[in-house]
Amino acid sequence: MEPRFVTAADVARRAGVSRSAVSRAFTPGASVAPETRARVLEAAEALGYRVNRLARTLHRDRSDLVGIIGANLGNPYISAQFDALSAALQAEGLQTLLVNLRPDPRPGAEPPDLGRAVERLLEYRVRTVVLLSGAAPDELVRLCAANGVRMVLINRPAPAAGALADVIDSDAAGGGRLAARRLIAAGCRRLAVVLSESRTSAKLARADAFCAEAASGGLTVRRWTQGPNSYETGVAAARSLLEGGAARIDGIFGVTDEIALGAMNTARHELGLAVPHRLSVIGFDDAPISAWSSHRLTTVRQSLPALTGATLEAILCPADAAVSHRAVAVDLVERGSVAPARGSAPG
Amino acid sequence: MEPRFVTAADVARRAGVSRSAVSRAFTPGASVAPETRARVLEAAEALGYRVNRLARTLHRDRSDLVGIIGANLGNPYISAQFDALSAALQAEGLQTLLVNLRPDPRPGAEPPDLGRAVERLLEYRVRTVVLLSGAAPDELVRLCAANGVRMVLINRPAPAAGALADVIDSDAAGGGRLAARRLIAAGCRRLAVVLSESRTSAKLARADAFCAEAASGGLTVRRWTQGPNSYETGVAAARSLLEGGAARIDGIFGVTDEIALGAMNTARHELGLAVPHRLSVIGFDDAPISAWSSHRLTTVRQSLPALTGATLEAILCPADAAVSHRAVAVDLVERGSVAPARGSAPG
DNA sequence: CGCGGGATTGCACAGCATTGCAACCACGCG
DNA sequence: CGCGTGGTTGCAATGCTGTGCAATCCCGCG
Repeated sequence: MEPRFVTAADVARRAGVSRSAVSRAFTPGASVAPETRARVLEAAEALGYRVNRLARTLHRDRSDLVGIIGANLGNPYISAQFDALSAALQAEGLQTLLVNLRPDPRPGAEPPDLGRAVERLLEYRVRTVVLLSGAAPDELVRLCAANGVRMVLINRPAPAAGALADVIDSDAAGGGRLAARRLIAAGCRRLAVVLSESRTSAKLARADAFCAEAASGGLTVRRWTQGPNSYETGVAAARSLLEGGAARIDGIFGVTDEIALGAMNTARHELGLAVPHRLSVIGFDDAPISAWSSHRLTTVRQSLPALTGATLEAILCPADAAVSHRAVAVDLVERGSVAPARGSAPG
Repeated sequence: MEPRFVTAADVARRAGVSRSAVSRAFTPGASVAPETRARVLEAAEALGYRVNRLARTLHRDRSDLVGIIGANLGNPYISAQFDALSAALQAEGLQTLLVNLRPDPRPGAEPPDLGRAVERLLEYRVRTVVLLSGAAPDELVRLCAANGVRMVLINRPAPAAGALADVIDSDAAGGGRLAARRLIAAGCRRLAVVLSESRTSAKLARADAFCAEAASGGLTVRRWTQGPNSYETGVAAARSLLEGGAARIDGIFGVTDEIALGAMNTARHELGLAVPHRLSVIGFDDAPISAWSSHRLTTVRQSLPALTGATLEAILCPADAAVSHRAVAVDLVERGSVAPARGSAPG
């Protein structure tokens, strides 16, 4: 009546062998007579048996599960990153267990709790925790380490307990500098940087480096910090920075393509400012949609294949290997949202 | 030396009770003295114990795992849908196990195999399989049913073994008709519909209904079918349909916002055609980016909350409940990519 | 024909938690 | 004071698979 999963014992009974034989038939390299294995596989096929990975994990010291903690899965870059990463994991025979840290939009709802998310993943005995969003407090890093679970931080600030987590970073400071230099070369004199209130991430470093580089060029930067990490933040920033035109901002750096696109679109379509002639905009990420002909956003690229490759390396390395810090280079991809450089070519 | 997960036995030893007591302390409603429970919880806290869900699942007839099979996770609508769904599952105490069916871009790589994906999820004893991409062949539906796993099909054609899977459908035919009527009302006479080669999905139904409605209005539709389900397909379609202008196509229906955006952007920015004056474009989905001021795409909306809600209902319903077919209504959201309706208001 | 050795196989236990059952405790009532 | 009762708790079995160890089988060689 009620269908149940077929177990190894069922197969053993049907094939007329012991349960161990069934187990061995499914374990590559185990000692089984070819004829026995064939009989077992045939019985398994007939019954529709497949190994219960959950039970198997009880034995092995590491599971096949990789926990990924993310928010902003709708963000165009993050979703591409998540897509690439989960596909790569799968090709390696690992499985993606997702924890979504997306805030509950209902009023009065509790904010998502990273600690609980990690706990949850530990309950499933994941072999690795990958953090795509949020900052990793020391205690959580330690918690994972204490359970023998590697933690991989992507574009997250390295925790004080640094020796306990793998870190993968694209060059935030370099990217911020690249953006500043490019805007200055375009002749922009009144710069602004737009970021969200999430104070915990690499995005701060991007903004800081941008400001520092501008300062070394004799310019001060208007810093606009507000709201969540989203398109709407860029929209709001553009309205507030550009409306009325009093400040005459002529160059904006969005610490994320999504933010930069919000700002650029609002300037262009809502406020009627010509981009790049009146206003130059530059982003960070190089999300797929930034290349669309509706945007043509000049941006600092973090190469997705490079980022994914580095992440995969960190995940696959043996459990006892020392943690590592992998840096991913960034470069500027020129499209149409920044005015042409004047005068001498940048060094 | 090597950190291991703490087990219930460790906690029992420390708290001076039996392993059963530990288990009961973590089971709501079990019979334990408050004082014993407190002692157990304290020991667990000190040791960093947490229940091993994998082992727990051996007992229960259903696990907490929901398998989601998807491709195109970079698609702006799918990613939003996946984001919403995984967040909703989590709020219900369920966990998302992802299988990514994204095709391996390397030449000579095997195409992703849905059958293997389902097998994989069964190995993890998921309680439900949700299909966001691909079509469900009868045998797979039957396979899941035989293992007592519910299958939920989202915008997938109902399999012949229909009584064995939950189906959630937004009204593809209605949406296709809406699109056709709107373009006709705008005065478009030379219509085209753009879709990908994936022949298996609700997208065919959208296109078919569009063509049928146009035919009943006395118009024939140029049908452009090629490539995968992506932005680039829309780009290629626009080039091929519009370049030279011989065909003078003046209305395009993209079966997906992503496709419609590719077509619209290419027409507007690459071919220099005014949208909506020279060409009207209409999409299907209402992805978040379609509302951006850089696009303002008129589109057939499948309400994401409605779709997510229906999916969640299907997933949460008791295991022995009959399968159901849930329809999600669609409506037209007017933005700026279709010329104003002429003459009489549509009935 | 007897024996050594390699290949195969089954037994039993490990791994982790849940749960039916029975033993146990204390307490209250007759 | 004895017994019934309700609440606790431990034992042992269950759920499913992996694996060390020993038993077994068969073959070949002396």
